[in-house]
Parts: sequence; structure tokens; C-alpha cells
Amino acid sequence: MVTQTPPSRPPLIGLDALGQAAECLRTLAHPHRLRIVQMLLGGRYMVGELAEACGIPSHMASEHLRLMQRCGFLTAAKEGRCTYYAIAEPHLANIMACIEARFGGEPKTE
Amino acid sequence: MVTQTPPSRPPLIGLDALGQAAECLRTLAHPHRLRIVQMLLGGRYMVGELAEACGIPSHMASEHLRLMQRCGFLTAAKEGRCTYYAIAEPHLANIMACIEARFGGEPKTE
DNA sequence: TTGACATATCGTTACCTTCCGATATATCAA
DNA sequence: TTGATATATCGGAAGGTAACGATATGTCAA
Repeated sequence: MVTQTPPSRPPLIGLDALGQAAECLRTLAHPHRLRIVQMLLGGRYMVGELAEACGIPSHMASEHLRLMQRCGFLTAAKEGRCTYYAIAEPHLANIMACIEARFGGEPKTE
Repeated sequence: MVTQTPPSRPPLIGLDALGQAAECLRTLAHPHRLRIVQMLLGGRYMVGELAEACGIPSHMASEHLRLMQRCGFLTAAKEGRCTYYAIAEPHLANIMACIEARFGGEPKTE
């Protein structure tokens, strides 16, 4: 009934940039990786701490961390025999805020 | 050197809610589906229009739309032999704003 | 009715991701 | 040195997803 065609048509992002965005979203789209990002937004942690918080063996946490490091999400700093990871992509805070707004409201009643 | 443990530890989302979030992110993590969401944020469109904008056959657009409808992202309204889709999840606008802030700045120079 | 059109669904194939055990590397302590 | 610890990497098995052609359903016009 309503013919749309808004006054100032917002320039859509090119499909190639959307492909990059999709790749980043796929990297983020895993419960353990979301938990890791959520923790790292509060400070830096080493692999074992993140693994324990997710309830997974540390070699799997290491793989998740490597994936996110490749995407430019995280940085790694080796200290002794530990490796500390930290957030490298500031936009992650915004996206996690969106996710928390949508899924973090009620812990049980959904 | 710095012991973190911030003063008011922000309550982390449960792993089950993060699983739901991951599922939604995976649904969104596809270039054609991102394009569809981006278009629908500017108004409602029928399957054929969305398919043409993505450069895909309409039966594939239909499948993408079904996936996003299942997630609660979209609603469908049948009118005659056309089906109009529209945004149902308001948080999509926020997430797309994050994506446009990160990937939509420069169309070519990345 | 027939035929064209718009969407939706089905079945298959190819690929990608996840998970796991095993193993490798590097560091520290004794 | 030896042994324990902390990460990282490799190879394979299992499951999931995307793309495609073929087909089905429903609507409109003549």
C-alpha cells in the first residue's frame, strides 16, 4: 500500500564488503568464541583461563584464539610459557553490546 | 603485571544464551542475507526484487528468507502471487549499523 | 479451461567447520 | 640433563551448510 523508495536512498555496502563482514560474523558465531570475546573485553587472559571458563581443553581454546587472531579480532603476547590474548578490534565492543542487549536481558526467562 | 578482576564484574551471559546468539549470527553471516537485511531495513520487498539485487535465482533468495524467518528476523506477508518480507527483529538495525561502521566506510580503499 | 508467473520445497553433491586424539615446541624448575 | 607445564599444530571423522536442478503450489489473465 505504501510505496517505499525513501527520499535519500542510503548507499548499500558492496557485496564484496558484505562478504568480508560475513566472514567476520562467522568467526564470531560460536558460543565459546563469544564467551572468549566477552571475557577479553574485560581484560586480557591467557589460554588456560579462557579454556577453563568455556569448559574446553586448552588446545581447542588455542584454535579458537588463532581463528580470531587471523580475523584481526585479537592480539597475542607471549610471556614466559604463557600467552596472553587481548582485544584488537574496537568494534567488537559495539557488537557484543548489541548481542547482550538482545540475549543478555533475562538469564532464564526467554 | 596488572591483576584485572574489575570492581563490578559484569555478569557474563550464560553459554546457552551465547549458543542462541551464535545461531543468529551464523544465520546473518552470509553476503546475500546481509544484503537482504540491509534492503529490508529501508522498506519491504518481494522475493524477486531481493533476488535480483543479490544476483541470485529467486528460489535461492526464498531459502535465505526462510532461514531468516525461522530465526525471527523477518516476517512474510502474502499478497496475490507475491510475498513481501519485512524486518521483524528491531535489533537488526543496531547490528547492521555496527557492520556498516566497520565495513561500509570506504567502498574501495580497505 | 490453459498458460504464464511468483514462490516454495525437495534431493543431491561438494565443501567447510568442529571436535578430538596425538604430537610438537618452548619454557621453567630441580 | 630430566620432567612438568603451557600452547600450538596436525590429521582424520562427523556433522552441517550452500548451491543447484527439478519440481510443486498457488495466483492471475485470457
